[in-house]
Amino acid sequence: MNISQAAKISGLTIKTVRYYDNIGLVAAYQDPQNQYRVYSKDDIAKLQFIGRARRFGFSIEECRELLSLYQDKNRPSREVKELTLEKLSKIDKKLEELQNLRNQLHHLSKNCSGDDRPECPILDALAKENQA
Amino acid sequence: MNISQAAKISGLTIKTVRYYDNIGLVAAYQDPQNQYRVYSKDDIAKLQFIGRARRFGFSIEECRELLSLYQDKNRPSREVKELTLEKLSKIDKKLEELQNLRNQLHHLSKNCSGDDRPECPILDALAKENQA
DNA sequence: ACTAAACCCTCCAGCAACAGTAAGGTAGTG
DNA sequence: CACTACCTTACTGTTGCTGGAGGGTTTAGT
Repeated sequence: MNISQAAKISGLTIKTVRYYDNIGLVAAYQDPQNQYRVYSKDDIAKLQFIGRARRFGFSIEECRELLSLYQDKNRPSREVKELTLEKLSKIDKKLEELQNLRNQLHHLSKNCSGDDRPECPILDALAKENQA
Repeated sequence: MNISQAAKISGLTIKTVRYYDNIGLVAAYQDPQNQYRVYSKDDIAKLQFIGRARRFGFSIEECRELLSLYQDKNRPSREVKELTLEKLSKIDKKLEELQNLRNQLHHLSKNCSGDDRPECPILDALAKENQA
């Protein structure tokens, strides 16, 4: 299978697939005739796997780790769960931050008239401390 | 005031302050004697302003815009509010995404025994479609 | 057989927003 | 005069790609 089909099926872009080959995440076979990348069904499965993991917020290096666990049929599920829980706690932290941010910005925008007048509590808050 | 004091007061790192100078966000005066950057009180205020705006999730370019509005005493508050609302909706979108992600990952991790056995619903979900 | 479109390839540059490091100049103190 | 603690520029690295230039290959159509 050539790269465009591999990309289409896996839901990634050609650039991304090529990139994954370059960094050794999913190494493609090279046709010695024309240097074209050739992808097997197994490769496609890996690409799809990575696509999903990326959508779950795993980094490339985490994907590499997950992939090796995925391919090791005797791995303990503990390792995968640990990685997932770690990721989960990071997401929770990010969620909290964003929620705070949202509330503050929301509060500011509510108090801003948003008309032609120059008075603006948003800028005032940015200009002075302890006023968000 | 030299750069280390400016950094300390504004709560930024020296590197960051120097970077803001380089990209013309907060241009420092250069002492012709020794090429050291010199910061005025006004510059410090700008740095603090930017620090807060960054913490609110505004990008550098948005900060540049906010800064120019901040310095224009006749600007209409409408522009600032628009920028803020735009940022707010982006945050909301990000929040929703993250929330979904969190729920799915949480669900997966709950169903994973996390012990020495190789069975792992997390990897299974990554391996197959429509199973998150 | 020829041509044009539609593939494929390898570099190289660039995005955000800095952090790290090297190699060096400068200021103040003992 | 040495030592420390500053400061400088300049280059590289980070993350995960994306875009483009410049070129080879394959395929479809005439």
